Amino acid sequence: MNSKIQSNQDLPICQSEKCPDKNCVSKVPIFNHLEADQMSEIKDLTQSISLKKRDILYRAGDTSDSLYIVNSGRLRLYSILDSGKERLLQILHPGEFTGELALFDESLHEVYAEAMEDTAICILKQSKLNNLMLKYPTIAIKILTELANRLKRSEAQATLFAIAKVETRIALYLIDCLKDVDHIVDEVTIPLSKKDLASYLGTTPETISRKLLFLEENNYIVQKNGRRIQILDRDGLLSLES
Amino acid sequence: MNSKIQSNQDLPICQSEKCPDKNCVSKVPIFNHLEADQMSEIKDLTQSISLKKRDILYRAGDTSDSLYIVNSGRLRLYSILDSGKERLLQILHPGEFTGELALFDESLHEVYAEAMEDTAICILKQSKLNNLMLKYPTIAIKILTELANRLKRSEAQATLFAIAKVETRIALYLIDCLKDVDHIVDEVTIPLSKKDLASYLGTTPETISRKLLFLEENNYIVQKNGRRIQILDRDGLLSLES
DNA sequence: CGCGGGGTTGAACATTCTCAAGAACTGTGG
DNA sequence: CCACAGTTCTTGAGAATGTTCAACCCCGCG
Repeated sequence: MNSKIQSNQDLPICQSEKCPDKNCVSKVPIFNHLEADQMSEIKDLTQSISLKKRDILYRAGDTSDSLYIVNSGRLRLYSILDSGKERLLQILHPGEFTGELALFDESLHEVYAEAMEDTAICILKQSKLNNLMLKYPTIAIKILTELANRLKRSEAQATLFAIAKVETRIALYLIDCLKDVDHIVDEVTIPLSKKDLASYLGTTPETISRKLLFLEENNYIVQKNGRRIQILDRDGLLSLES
Repeated sequence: MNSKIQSNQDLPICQSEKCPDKNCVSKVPIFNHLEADQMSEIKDLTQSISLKKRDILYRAGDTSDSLYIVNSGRLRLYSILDSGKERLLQILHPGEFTGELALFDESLHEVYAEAMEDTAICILKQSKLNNLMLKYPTIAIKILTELANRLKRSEAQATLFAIAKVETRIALYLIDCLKDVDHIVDEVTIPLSKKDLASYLGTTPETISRKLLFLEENNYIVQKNGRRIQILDRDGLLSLES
């Protein structure tokens, strides 16, 4: 289960002076409001790393001095408790970033970041980012916005875990997935394995199975093959008691 | 229980043009690195509000355009689920601030802020803060640091709720309290009622009682009167299974 | 003195986890 | 294209954990 902790080889770094994909930076919401010349200034500050599937970008306890931007592929963020239990925190897609915590805080990662597939990462060193923020304060404000969003999500999630039962967590998760999709569509495709979903929602795969069955039997949803789920009664899902 | 939702009177605002306590702003970590003249510039931008015990500063769903800094008193932040269950998120003490989420995000509060006793608040309008951050980017970076810290805490807490049992949550909470105190001391005073503590830890007062008893019977702690708890076996608490 | 809130304790109940077994699926190499 | 190995997923049954509700205690306060 926690074989990931064991693997202890150093980062398989494949570093070049500049980010090979010149468009990487411009895809990132933090920067995409900038002028073209500012953008290319930033591009010149980035480096890159290539990760193979299962490679670990950083571990809890690692020191950090960089912001990591996903260029292509997917990055899985998770934490591990002393007990050995693991919890999935987030999956980063192209354009999303991580490392912000260690950047502004005590420079120690508290989570693990692992490539789910072959993944390209753009790196921006803390010192360079700091200079950027001092020079272009709008960047800092953009990052603030993003952090504020994540904080909101995280607090809502903590509250959900603290109070709501698994049924409700799943229901709200499904509705959250719906939001991403077009509002007219009533079908979502869960982007995670049940195992990962369980880890994300703080429960077990067995319980996920059972609760989805429960939701189906009560005509809230229909399970289709390929992780697709049709939402029959959105309002019903929202108002599950407790 | 949720009488707070019912009370619907408007904010009992007692507003003056400037913050009456000139030292209010300087106590806040976000600003305390600034020069004296910058500080007084900020002081001139703030307004103030006085809250009586049980007054509500803002509710979930309220629009927001201000940063609120606690000057004196205590402010209780909590959220309420559709089911009516309430969860204590944080208690703000003098010098701490809230409103940052609504500031940078979609300007809608998602939590409730209620005065636990007579409380004085300094207010900084979003537009003014924005100008400040553009003028003095270090302020934005300070706020970033603070948000990054809160995000870390929140994620750790969400993980705890997702995976750990109540025993463990209480144990870690106690140890967290210890950190605030001098390291040589082994006694903490819980700053919350058991009811609030239960709400904070996502459980019930009954369970808190029972678990504290369990911890005492197993010689991890000793309960004294007045919410004081002596920690006998810090390492033991840290390594409670599951 | 009586009232009310917080805190404790007990017992029944609900929810979820664990463990185990089997089914369904995936990818790999022949 | 098939067989096999390794997963993931489902289902069942028992056990663990925590909640609920009700009774009671204690204490401060009008």
